[in-house]
Amino acid sequence: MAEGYELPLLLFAGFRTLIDDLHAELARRGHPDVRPAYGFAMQAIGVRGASASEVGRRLGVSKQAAGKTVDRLEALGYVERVDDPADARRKLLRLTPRGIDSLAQSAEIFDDLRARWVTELGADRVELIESSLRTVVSGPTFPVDVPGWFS
Amino acid sequence: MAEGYELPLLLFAGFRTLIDDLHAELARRGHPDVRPAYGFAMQAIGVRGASASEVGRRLGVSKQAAGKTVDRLEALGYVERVDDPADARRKLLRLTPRGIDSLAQSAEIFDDLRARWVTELGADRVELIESSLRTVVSGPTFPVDVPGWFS
DNA sequence: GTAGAATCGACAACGTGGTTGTCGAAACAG
DNA sequence: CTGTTTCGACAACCACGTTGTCGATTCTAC
Repeated sequence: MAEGYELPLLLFAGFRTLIDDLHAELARRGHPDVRPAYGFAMQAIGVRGASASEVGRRLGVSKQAAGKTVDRLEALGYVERVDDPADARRKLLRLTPRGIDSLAQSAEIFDDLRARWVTELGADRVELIESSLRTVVSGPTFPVDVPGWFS
Repeated sequence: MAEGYELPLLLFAGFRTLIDDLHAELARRGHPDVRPAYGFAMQAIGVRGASASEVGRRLGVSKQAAGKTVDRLEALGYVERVDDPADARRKLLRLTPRGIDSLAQSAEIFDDLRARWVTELGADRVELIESSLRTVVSGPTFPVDVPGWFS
């Protein structure tokens, strides 16, 4: 009988291994200063762009927190703010080519990392982990709101 | 072919579900103000006690950060500081009965949560997840240093 | 035994990632 | 046209981490 406390630790260790490996590889490919939180924020902006308030809603944080993260993203050259012609209150956030590239690289690296797990564990096991977790996590709730979770 | 980016999200969702459920149940059992980080810190102190510097080392954070967390734990009545008779520089950290209770409750709840997964997925699937993750996470590195990871 | 090095905990300053509250400007709804 | 909502900016604050410094104590080596 396994100890119950191991399960969350193993899940976290798996998550963390993937994220750490992602950022190590991302750094190697020219994106050394992308932090985990930035990836989620850029994902929330998306290739079509969004406003800071929208980003906050998608990430499950306040618009102020989203704005601060966007400040850093902007300073790093991953995101640019442009005036929204249709609404003078809004600033439209758009990914720069560099931002789009980091997202594309991330997707590629995640595929590679999953392939590595398939090599180590077998495709059936990896698929079984995925389907099991899909079953057990409550509904269609995807953790887009990863940042800010440790309250 | 599954998308690679889903795997970390699913692992995190599983981890988060367990931790959220733990704290909801912990709150119901008289520990409403235990935060995820506190559980790790109390685990690092252990029933035998430790110094702040030791806690920092075990958690992979600076002694200053450990000291701050201990301040909050002390204010909440989970930990007490006593002078170490053998070393006048040190303050020995010891779990109060309340602290020990929260740890015992946590272990119990984690067992219950794992049992729930066994009901939903079957014992073989849960064990397969555990053994697979043990294989794929690098070596015996257990994520004791969960807090402070999002740098 | 005593001089020098290492360690302990406290304190201060700072960075990052959150929060709430307020505010003026712009948009929307009646 | 007026009131309400929304947008983004700003300020103050909290949680949790970081370095650096410092006095006090202990350990080590001569």
